[in-house]
Amino acid sequence: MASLGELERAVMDLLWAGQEAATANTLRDLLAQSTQPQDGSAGHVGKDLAVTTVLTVLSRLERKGLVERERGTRPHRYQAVSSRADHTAELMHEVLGSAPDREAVLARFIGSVTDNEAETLRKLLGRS
Amino acid sequence: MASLGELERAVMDLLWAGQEAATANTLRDLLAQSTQPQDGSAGHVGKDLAVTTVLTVLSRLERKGLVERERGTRPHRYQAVSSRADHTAELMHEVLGSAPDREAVLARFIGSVTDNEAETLRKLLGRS
DNA sequence: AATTACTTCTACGCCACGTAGAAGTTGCTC
DNA sequence: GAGCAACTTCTACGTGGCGTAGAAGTAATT
Repeated sequence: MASLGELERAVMDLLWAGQEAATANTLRDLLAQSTQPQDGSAGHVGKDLAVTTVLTVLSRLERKGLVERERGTRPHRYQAVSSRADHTAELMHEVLGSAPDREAVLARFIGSVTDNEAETLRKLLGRS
Repeated sequence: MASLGELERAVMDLLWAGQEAATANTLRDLLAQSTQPQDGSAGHVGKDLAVTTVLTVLSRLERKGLVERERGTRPHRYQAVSSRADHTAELMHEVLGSAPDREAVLARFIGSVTDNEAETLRKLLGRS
C-alpha cells in the first residue's frame, strides 16, 4: 500500500501543489504543460493524455485512499486526502514500522541526516 | 528501486536474521519451516518451494543490489549486502528525499513517533 | 429530444514477482 | 575419464499493478 506509479505520482504532485480541488480536465491540462516548462523550441515533453486516462488514475488513487472526490458537482472535483508532508511522514513510518529493530534503524537514519536537519529535529524534539 | 515482493522480503528476512552467508538450499529449508513455527497439528504454513524458485528470487535480489553471492564456492553462498537496519534507514531517506518540504515531513514524522522513540532520538542527536 | 459533457466499464500492453521445469555446467566417484 | 549427482542458468507462465484509452452509459443544457 505504498508505491505509486509515475503518472500517479505526477497527479498527486499536482494535487498537492494546488490547494484547491481540481477536475480531471484541469489536471489533464496541467499534465500537458508541466514536467518541462522551459523549452528551447522543440516539442514540449508534458504528457498529452486522454481525459479518461487521468480519470482512471484518479479512481485508482481514490481506491488507494490518497484522493477524495466530490461526487455532487458535475465535473467531479478531486483533492488529496492528506498533505504531501503527512503522506510522506506516514510512508516513513510504514517503512520504519516493518522493522523489528526500530532503534537501530533510527540510529542509522539519524547518522546520515544533514546537519541542518539534525538541528531541525533537535528543535522539534525539544530537550528532554 | 524500493519495494520488495512477499517472497523477496521473506528471503531478505532470513538473510538478515542469520549472520552467515547461506545457500539456496538452506534458505529453501528455512522457508519451508519458518513463517509459523508454532503449529497445533494441522499442516505447516511455511512455503514449500522449489530450489529454483529461491534461486530466481536470489538472482533478482542480487540484481537489485540487496544480495551478494560468493561465486567461488560450489553451492554459491548468499548474503545481504547491508544490514536490515541500514537498508531500512536508506529506504527512509529515499522516501524523505523525494519530498521538497523535508522539514515539514520531519515535523510530521516526529509528531507521530512514540515517546520511547522520541527519547531515543534525543539521545542519538545529542546536544547541538 | 438531441446534443454535449462527463463518468464508468472494459481492455490491452508492459513489467515485476511468484513459481518452477528444462537445459546446461561442474565436480565427485568408480 | 565416463557417468552420475548437485548445482546454476534459461526460459516461461500466471497474476496483478500501472499507463493508456476507446466504448458505453448517464446526466445536464438547450
